[in-house]
Amino acid sequence: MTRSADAPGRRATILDVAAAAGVSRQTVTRAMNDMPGISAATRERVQKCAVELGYSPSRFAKGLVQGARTSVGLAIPDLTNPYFPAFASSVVEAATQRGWNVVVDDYGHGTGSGLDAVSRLAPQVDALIGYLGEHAAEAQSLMGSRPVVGLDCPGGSSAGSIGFDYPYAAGLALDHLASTGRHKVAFLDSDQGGPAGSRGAAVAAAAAAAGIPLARIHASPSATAARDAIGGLLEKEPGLDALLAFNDVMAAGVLKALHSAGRSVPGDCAVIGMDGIPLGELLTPELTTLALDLRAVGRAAVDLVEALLSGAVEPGSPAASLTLRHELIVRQSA
Amino acid sequence: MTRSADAPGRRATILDVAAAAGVSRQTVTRAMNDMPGISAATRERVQKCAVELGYSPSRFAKGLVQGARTSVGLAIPDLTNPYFPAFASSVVEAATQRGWNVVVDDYGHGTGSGLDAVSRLAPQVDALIGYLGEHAAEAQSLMGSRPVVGLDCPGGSSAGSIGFDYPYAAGLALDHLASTGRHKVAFLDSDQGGPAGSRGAAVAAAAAAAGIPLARIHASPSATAARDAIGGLLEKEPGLDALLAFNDVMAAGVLKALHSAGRSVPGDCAVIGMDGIPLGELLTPELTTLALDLRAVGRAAVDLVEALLSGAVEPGSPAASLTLRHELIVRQSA
DNA sequence: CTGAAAGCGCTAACAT
DNA sequence: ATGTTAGCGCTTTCAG
Repeated sequence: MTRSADAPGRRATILDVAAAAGVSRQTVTRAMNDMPGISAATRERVQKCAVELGYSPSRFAKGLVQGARTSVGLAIPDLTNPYFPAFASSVVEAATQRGWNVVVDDYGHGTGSGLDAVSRLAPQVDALIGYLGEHAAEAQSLMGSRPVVGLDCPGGSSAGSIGFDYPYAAGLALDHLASTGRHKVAFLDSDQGGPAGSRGAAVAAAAAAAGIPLARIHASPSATAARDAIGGLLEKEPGLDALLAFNDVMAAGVLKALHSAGRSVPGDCAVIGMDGIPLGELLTPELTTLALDLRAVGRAAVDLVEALLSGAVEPGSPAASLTLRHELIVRQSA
Repeated sequence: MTRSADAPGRRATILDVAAAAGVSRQTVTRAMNDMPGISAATRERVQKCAVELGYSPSRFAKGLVQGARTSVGLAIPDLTNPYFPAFASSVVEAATQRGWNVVVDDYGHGTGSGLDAVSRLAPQVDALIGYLGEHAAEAQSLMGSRPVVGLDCPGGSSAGSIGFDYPYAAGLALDHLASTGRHKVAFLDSDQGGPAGSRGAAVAAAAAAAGIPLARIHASPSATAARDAIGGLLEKEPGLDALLAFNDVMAAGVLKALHSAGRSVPGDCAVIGMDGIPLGELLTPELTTLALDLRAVGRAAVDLVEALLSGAVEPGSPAASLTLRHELIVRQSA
């Protein structure tokens, strides 16, 4: 029986090529992988047949027999907020250095939650890194015993987790504000994402500790939403002289709102962002921000995955739970 | 400690679980995949064994026997330039809608060229989308008969390609500049990437057609490099009243340079960027730019891959070569 | 230099 | 409800 190329939809296999070239399949393997022990003539003939049949080796069969590079999934809420690509970039870099590859899923598009991303990713990867929000535990169960490293997730319900020391960051910001004589500050929180309110709670606590009154408002985590939200706030809180934003993108919106309201920054009102993405330097005035060392975050996540994969770190153990700190980068806006 | 010490390094297979649970491997399959035809008791016992052994099914074996979602590689020079994540995001979105997944490789980190990315990606994917520069042909040969869609690559040397109509874009910009009375414009080109000079050549031609003298300078494609480059230019070319940048990120640097040189925008000097990334709206003044519909670009690339994969479009045929156009979005800077 | 066997780990089809 | 038999497409022995 001849398996011909006319079989609709069927992909050519190594046997098809072998038959077409009149050789055995091992010879095809040798030709395709530039292995020794084959005459130049045969090699060329086989390669030609392969091209004609549109043959390309199945990565599954190959992976099955050879073992393959480990691949890690990266679940991200929104590639459109510059923070996440910056983070993704550092994960990809660290993973590439190890010869791993990274499968990215951006679950922000549809109505999907991080869980959808995880279920798409799960069959494809050996480990998972992601901003999973409340769903870290479910994500871990979807992945079985393969390690999940959750970022900024409430409980340490995944094999590994990386958190941020918000009380510390908030302290940094409020101290700076207090020492520059600000009297009334507002925190513009995101109405979604993140461990519900941990940033806001930390800021509130720090404000209380510094004896500074704090107004809190919410908006979607985008520059335009932030801008719109601030518009209203400025009327209600005339005495406001400092604004802290949930992230740098929202801070950019705040800057715009202040500008169009005719308030000078930092003269009338100081603005501090959070994340430390490159965007901040391009704004006018340049954004003072609570910066994360993004490369360090990505590296930490990948290191943790590696340790978990190798068994060097026990899933759920204290060593699998890292806490990173922000640093206050003072530029022009505060 | 539940980690299997008995088989150092070897991953648990379905047979290990079967043996541990005292069942056949088929029963393990049923338990793991929540298939019918198994008693709740056995299922639970098997699942427990699986967890204890740290078993997780090999995605290769599974893929081999079941066929698997197609996966496309995405080769990108620099996730750090906001243009690329924006593009990546739209590719990921379009791919996810089809049930495909996307493996991202950012080859900008090390010294690597796009070719390194392709060779890492090649064994992992069924198709490739990427900014491949001059290397589209080599990339295609690395991928064999699996389709490669190159963006902004010189020759149509890959199965599919998506190009941009730079003469049209340049015309848009120069017309706008001419009609707003600009007399002397400069083009800040990137000293790398892109089909060598095609943007620059198009701008030069359009300037000539509009009868406007054009100065051309080069810098690395980053905001800071752009800023530094402009510093010198302003002294040499005092009469300059308009600046076109290779991309929006560089335009952001231009804005900063002009600001610190004390030149008002657009009063003293108009600035036009290129790409149309969201960043432009956050700058002060808001950036006028030659914008691409990023979602359309990603969608087009994925559509083309699909057509190529299904055979609906012949590799290298005219239908496999798309040309997209920019649109001039006039904001404040010009 | 080339070919014939023997699996890799899993699931679909049939048994039982 | 469970077990048995065949492969999926490829590379690794090992023979010729």
